Amino acid sequence: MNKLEKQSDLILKNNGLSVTSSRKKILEVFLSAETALEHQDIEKIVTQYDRVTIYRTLQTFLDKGIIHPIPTTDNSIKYAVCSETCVKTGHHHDNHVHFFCDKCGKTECLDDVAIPSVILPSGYDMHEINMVVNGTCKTCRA
Amino acid sequence: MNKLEKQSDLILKNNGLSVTSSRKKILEVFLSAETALEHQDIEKIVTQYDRVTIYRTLQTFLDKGIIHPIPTTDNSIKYAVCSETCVKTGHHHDNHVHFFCDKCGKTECLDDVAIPSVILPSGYDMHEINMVVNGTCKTCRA
DNA sequence: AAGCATTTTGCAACAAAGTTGCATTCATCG
DNA sequence: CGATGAATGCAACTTTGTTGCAAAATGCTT
Repeated sequence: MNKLEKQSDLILKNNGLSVTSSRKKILEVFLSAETALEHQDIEKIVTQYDRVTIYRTLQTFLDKGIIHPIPTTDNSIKYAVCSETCVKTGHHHDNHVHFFCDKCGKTECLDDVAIPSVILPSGYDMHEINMVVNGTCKTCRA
Repeated sequence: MNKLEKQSDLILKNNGLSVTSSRKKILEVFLSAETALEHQDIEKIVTQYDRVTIYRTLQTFLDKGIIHPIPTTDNSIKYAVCSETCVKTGHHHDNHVHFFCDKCGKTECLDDVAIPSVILPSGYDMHEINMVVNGTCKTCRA
């Protein structure tokens, strides 16, 4: 087992999931991806597994907090692996800005850009906060 | 024509759209809605028109900047009418925070809560910014 | 107000995305 | 290694979104 496989293996075990080849493979895809992925992307990369398996695996990863969803305006949900702390604590706390590139269509986590706090009108109770910036990414502008 | 109908009529004309009964009705639904709506919601309210017409109408409204999309993590896109200035200038500039209630599932525009600015890493070019807060809304908490 | 050109609508057919039940296969643990 | 419970693949189905085309409605001109 190489480093990536070991990491994938460990994450699954730490989350009380049985280690199956589909879960390992899909998780490895996420771990080595530089951008957020949607169901369709996974399906194209991991052709050896059934569509249904991919749906169920994504749902499992979501439930365990291994991946987090990134909101989009294009009838899809993109997912990215949660940060180390996020996976460890089990409590999802995704405090960074996401960037969607209008040119290449890729979404990435800007881990270094923290979401600024906002003050809600009284009566509103905040649980989670998401910030997505659209624009042109580093690669496409270069 | 009541006030709502007049307003709807005016918005369509100002945007160079022919005034058809479906467009008027759908726009009135948006104008009188307190929350953001997705395709499905419209379809349930406006049962007299074809599914396809609703898809096309939403697309037309989007193109003209009459409504704006709000990103979600549930494989849907919610829409809300743009603010006065937004419709007037034709240039979409949606600078407020959106709130999604985990209890009732409704999304609303917090027009009074401005999106704070963020500084992106160098190389990134920002065009648009979206902020969605999840939690419990005023009504559900009361 | 009537006719005409153009746009919009509804229908039908289709494509894509997501869900569910069930039998088979696989991972884990003793 | 064998038993047990979980995960997978398949099939069938539902929902969601798209496209082409004929019919209908809109707005313009007269």
